[in-house]
Amino acid sequence: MTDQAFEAHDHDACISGGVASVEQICADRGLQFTRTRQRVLEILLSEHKAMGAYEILDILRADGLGSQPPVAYRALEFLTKHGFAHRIERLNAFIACSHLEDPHAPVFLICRSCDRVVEAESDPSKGEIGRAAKQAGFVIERAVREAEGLCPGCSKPA
Amino acid sequence: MTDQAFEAHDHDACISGGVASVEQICADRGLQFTRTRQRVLEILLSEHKAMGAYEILDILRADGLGSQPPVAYRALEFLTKHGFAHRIERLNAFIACSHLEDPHAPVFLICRSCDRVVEAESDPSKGEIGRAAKQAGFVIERAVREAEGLCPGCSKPA
DNA sequence: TCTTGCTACGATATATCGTAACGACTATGC
DNA sequence: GCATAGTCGTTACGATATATCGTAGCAAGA
Ligand SMILES: [Zn+2]
Ligand SMILES: [Zn+2]
Ligand SMILES: [Zn+2]
Ligand SMILES: [Zn+2]
Repeated sequence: MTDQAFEAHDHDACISGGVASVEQICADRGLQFTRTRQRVLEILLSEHKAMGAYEILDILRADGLGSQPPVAYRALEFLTKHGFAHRIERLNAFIACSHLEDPHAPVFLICRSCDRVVEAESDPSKGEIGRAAKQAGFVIERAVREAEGLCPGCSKPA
Repeated sequence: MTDQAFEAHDHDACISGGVASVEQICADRGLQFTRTRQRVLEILLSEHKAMGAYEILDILRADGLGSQPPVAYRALEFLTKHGFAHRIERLNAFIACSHLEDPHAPVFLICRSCDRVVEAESDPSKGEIGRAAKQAGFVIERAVREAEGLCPGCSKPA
């Protein structure tokens, strides 16, 4: 059930599966999965790391898909708006979603050593944020939950 | 036990008490609570809202305490490093700490309507982030927990 | 056909947020 | 006093994000 980005896995399947799933979802919902949007998703899927908008833009530029900031930001807005990618506030950067199945409230684990990011999932209304909100009479619309630290591989001494 | 920023309270006491407490802590620890650092803390305490570095800088400039970005960022670094203020990642902005007593892991409730921010407190190793981390073998060093939504006042229809 | 509404795209400019680097001054401990 | 570390002021720059204006394509309906 938990995401495997910290462990060895068939990453080509992450990429091809991710693109195919989003393509299918867009078709179902009548969303336009344009060339630029698809390319940005591929870029985000290329590693389990968060990427900055300008880093993405550099690749788009090399691909001849646009060279100005709005090109990247529009594609990222589309992807995040529809849940195909997430923004990592701590890093001012973006990552492909790894729980495409259904609406979800992600929790991110960010390794400060190898920069890999894992997306876990859990209901924010439970847990400590939900408790604090309830006590204050606060209505949560969006929750940012990002932990920074060391992944299993990077915390091993050797 | 919970912070009162969403409710009516004696806010002058927040300011004077906050400054006095930090002054005392700095004296105890041999930290230099300089004029600029004190002024930035006062600015952060002036409202229960997060403030951007440049917004703070504008005030410092008007006070004749410096006019260039590093002036504000250095004071903010000092305040956040020693736990007298916190950075709100979601807003790229800063807020005064309201739990000066001891080391703590804050949770922030951010009202998108009135911009007020409340700092609550709870152990991140418990709750859903801790659970996700444990399952992945991830060692948490720092956790960002920020909820965005509506405060009690702003969610009331009238 | 013509118009209207909508979505996406291109391009320029600007706003906002954050640091590197350097030299001068100042508090502190010896 | 002197050495040292900490602080400060400034210049310049880098990184991130949005505003604004204009255009192209497509589909629905008059
Ligand atoms: Zn993978
Ligand atoms: Zn790692
Ligand atoms: Zn107050
Ligand atoms: Zn409010």
